[in-house]
Amino acid sequence: MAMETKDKNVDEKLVQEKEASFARFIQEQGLKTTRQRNTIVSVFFRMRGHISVEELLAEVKKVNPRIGYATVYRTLHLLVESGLVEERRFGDGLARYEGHSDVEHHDHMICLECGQIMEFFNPKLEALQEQLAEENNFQIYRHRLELYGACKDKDACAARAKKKGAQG
Amino acid sequence: MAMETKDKNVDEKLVQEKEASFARFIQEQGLKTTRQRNTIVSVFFRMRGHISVEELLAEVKKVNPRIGYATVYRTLHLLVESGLVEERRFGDGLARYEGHSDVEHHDHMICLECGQIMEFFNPKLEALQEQLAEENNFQIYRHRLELYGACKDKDACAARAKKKGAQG
DNA sequence: TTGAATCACGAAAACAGTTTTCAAAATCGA
DNA sequence: TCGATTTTGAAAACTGTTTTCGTGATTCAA
Repeated sequence: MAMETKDKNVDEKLVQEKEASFARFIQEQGLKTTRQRNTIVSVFFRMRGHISVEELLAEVKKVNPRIGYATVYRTLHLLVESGLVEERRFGDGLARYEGHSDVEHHDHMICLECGQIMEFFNPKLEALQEQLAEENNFQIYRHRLELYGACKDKDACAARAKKKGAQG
Repeated sequence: MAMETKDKNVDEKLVQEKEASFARFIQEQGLKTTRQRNTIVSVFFRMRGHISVEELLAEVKKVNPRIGYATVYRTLHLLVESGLVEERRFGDGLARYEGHSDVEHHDHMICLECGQIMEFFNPKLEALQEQLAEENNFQIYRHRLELYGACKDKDACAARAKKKGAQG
């Protein structure tokens, strides 16, 4: 069970590995290394959580204000193709991107009050899904499970909601 | 486990109950009964499966060609508000609408080859989710589980894929 | 290094799905 | 039936994303 914690810093060594891995991907594909791609990738991997294009662009612009939407979108697609990043959609109309966590696969609980997204993983759940697929003569490539609801810790939740409202 | 079967006819009695239920909803909300809404709702409840706006509009136009997108969208929102219909998104960018099945809640298996959508429900799965939420101090309002993969019956799957391709 | 071929960039336009606008038409209670 | 209010349909607007196109960067062979 991997919870997102706001005070956890990114693992610098891991980030650098990912950057190297992406650089390798770019080479393998016969694409070119550019300052913009490096900036975007570097910024992305140092952010935590489930990042929208707008959030990423805002951070990227702090480093290089001339980088625009198009390049961010294009680079995110490359990141997804490289397998280092996954695209998710939680039904609010925007794509969110997530660098692979330490955990290979995980599901999500989304609080509708404060917007917090918690990650979780449970082997029993996975096994049960496999079993159900089997019964239906179906082979699972991937799945997604999202629990929408609310934090039971109302104080912490309200505080997050307030903070979020103030920012955005 | 409720499989969608293409030859199953809609239950006329059930459809009429739903139409009546929607009419009641419209009244309660102080809205007006219109020919267009009746047409759209009537057509919708007589279709099966997971219906896109475009599919619905095409059917609606056979009855009344003057009805346009806007009214279909608006009526679908009303149907969702009334609780008679659920909106779903499977990640291909379009909303799909589903009249409540006999089963209160169900999950989906989506074949990426032929596009078939199978519905399923499993109480153990539901219970396990509740348990995990509990452990995380989280209260579930609703959830969604989608298994993406492929039919193991390759012949039937290929036939469906071909048919789908031919239609457009 | 230099040059040529290729690729990537950024701004803006295009695009797809959905929502809103607005003037005309329909509904419904008095 | 009248009149206030809602709904309609066509078109415009909107949102998130993708593509276009002219310019600029990167790569690699010479």
